[in-house]
Amino acid sequence: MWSKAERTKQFILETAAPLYNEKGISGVSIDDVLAATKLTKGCLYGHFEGKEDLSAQVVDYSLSKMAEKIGQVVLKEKTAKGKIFAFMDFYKNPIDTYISGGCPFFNTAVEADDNFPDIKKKVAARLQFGQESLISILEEGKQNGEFTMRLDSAIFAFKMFAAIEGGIVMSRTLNDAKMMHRLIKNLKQELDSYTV
Amino acid sequence: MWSKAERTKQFILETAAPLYNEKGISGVSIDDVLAATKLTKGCLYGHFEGKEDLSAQVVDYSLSKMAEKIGQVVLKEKTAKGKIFAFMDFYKNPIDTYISGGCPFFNTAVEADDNFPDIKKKVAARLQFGQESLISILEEGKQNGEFTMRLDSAIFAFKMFAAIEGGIVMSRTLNDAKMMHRLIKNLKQELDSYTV
DNA sequence: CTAAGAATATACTTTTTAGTATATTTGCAA
DNA sequence: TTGCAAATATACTAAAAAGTATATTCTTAG
Repeated sequence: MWSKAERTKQFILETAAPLYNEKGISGVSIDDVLAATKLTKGCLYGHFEGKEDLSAQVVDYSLSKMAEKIGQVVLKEKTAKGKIFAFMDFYKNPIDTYISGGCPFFNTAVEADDNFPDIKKKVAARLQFGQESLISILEEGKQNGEFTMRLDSAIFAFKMFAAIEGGIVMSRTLNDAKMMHRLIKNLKQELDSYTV
Repeated sequence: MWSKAERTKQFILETAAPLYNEKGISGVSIDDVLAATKLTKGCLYGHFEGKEDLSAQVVDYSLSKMAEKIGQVVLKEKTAKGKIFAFMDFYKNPIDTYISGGCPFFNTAVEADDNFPDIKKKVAARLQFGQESLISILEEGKQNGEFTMRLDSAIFAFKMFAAIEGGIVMSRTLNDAKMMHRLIKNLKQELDSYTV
C-alpha cells in the first residue's frame, strides 16, 4: 500500500488540479490550495519546494491524467474510425469537463505561452504526441482500407483537434454546447467522406 | 485635439494591452504596468479606480481593437468569399500577432471563463457578434449566388473560427506556423467546395 | 501671463501572498 | 508496544502587491 506521504501528495495534486484548471497558474494562491485541501503550510511545503514546484507538478498531473483517459477511451475501439470518433466524443461535453474548468491542454497552453517556458515545453510535448497519435491512427486506417488515400492525416488531425479545442472555449464562453455537438457531427461527416 | 489626460489614458491602455494579452489578467501587476508605461501610481490611479477597473478597460480596449481591425480587413473585400478569405488571412501569422501574445478573444475567453464573470460576458458578446457577422457574410454569399444552398453557414462559421483560434494556440505552443498555414488553406478549399 | 485646477510624482500604509522555524502529532519498524 | 523518524500543524517573518495621502508640476481658460 501507499505510504501516508504518497497518499497526501496525491490528494494535494488531485484537489489542486481543478483549481489550477479553473483559475490558471497565476490565479491560484498557496492559500487557495490550503483551503481546498484543508491542509496546512507545514504539510504542503513538506511535499513541494514552493509554488513553482507545486504548479509544475499539478500541471503535469492534469496533463497526464488527460492523456491517460483519452488513451483509455481511444484504445477501447478496434477500428481507426471508431478510435477517432471516440476521441471526438470524449470532448462532447465542454461545459462539464473531465477536469473541471475546460481542457487542461489548452488552458495550460494559453497561459504558459509567454509566461512559463518550462511548462510550455511540457504542453508542447503532449500536443506533439497527441497529434502524432492521431496521425498514426488515421494512417493505419488508410493502410487497412478504412480510409481512402486522399485523406491528409496531418491536416485532418490538426484541424480536428484545433476545432475541438477552440469549440470548447467558445461553448464555455457562450454557455451553450449546441454548436459543439454540431461541430463534432460535422467533423465525423468529414472523416466519413474519406471512408471507402 | 485630445486632452493630456485622454492621451495618457489611451497610452496606458495601449501599453498595457500586450502585457495583459501575454501574461493574463491575474499575471499582470500594477507595477508591471507602471514599469511598462514609466508612469507612477498617482498617475495610474488618477485614470483608473483600481486593478479591476484597469483590467476591465484594458481587456475592452484589446477586444475592440481586434474587432475594429478585423472589420477593416473584411470590409475591404467586395465578395462574400473575399471577405471570408480576408478574415482567415488576418490570422495567418499566429506567432507574431496583431496584439502581441496571441488572440485576445481567446486568451481572455480562457482566463475569464471561471474567474471574471463580467469580462466573460464581454468576450461572449464579441464572440457572438463575430459569429453572427460571419454567418451574415456567408448567407449573403448564398443569396447572391456565390455559394450553393448546401453550405451550412452556422456550422462553417463556428468550425472555421474554432479551428483558427485552436490553431493559433497550437502553433504558438509548438513554435511553428506551418500547420496553421495548411489549416487556412484547407478551410479555404472547404469553402471553395461550396462555390457554384 | 497667470491663477486654479487638473495631472502626475513621491512617499507612505495596508493587504495579500510566499516562505520558514519550530512545535506537535502520527505512522510504523523493531 | 514503543520510540523515533516522518508527517503535519502552528506561529511566525519576508516579500510583493494593492491602494492612499499628500506634495509637486504641468495645462489651459480667461
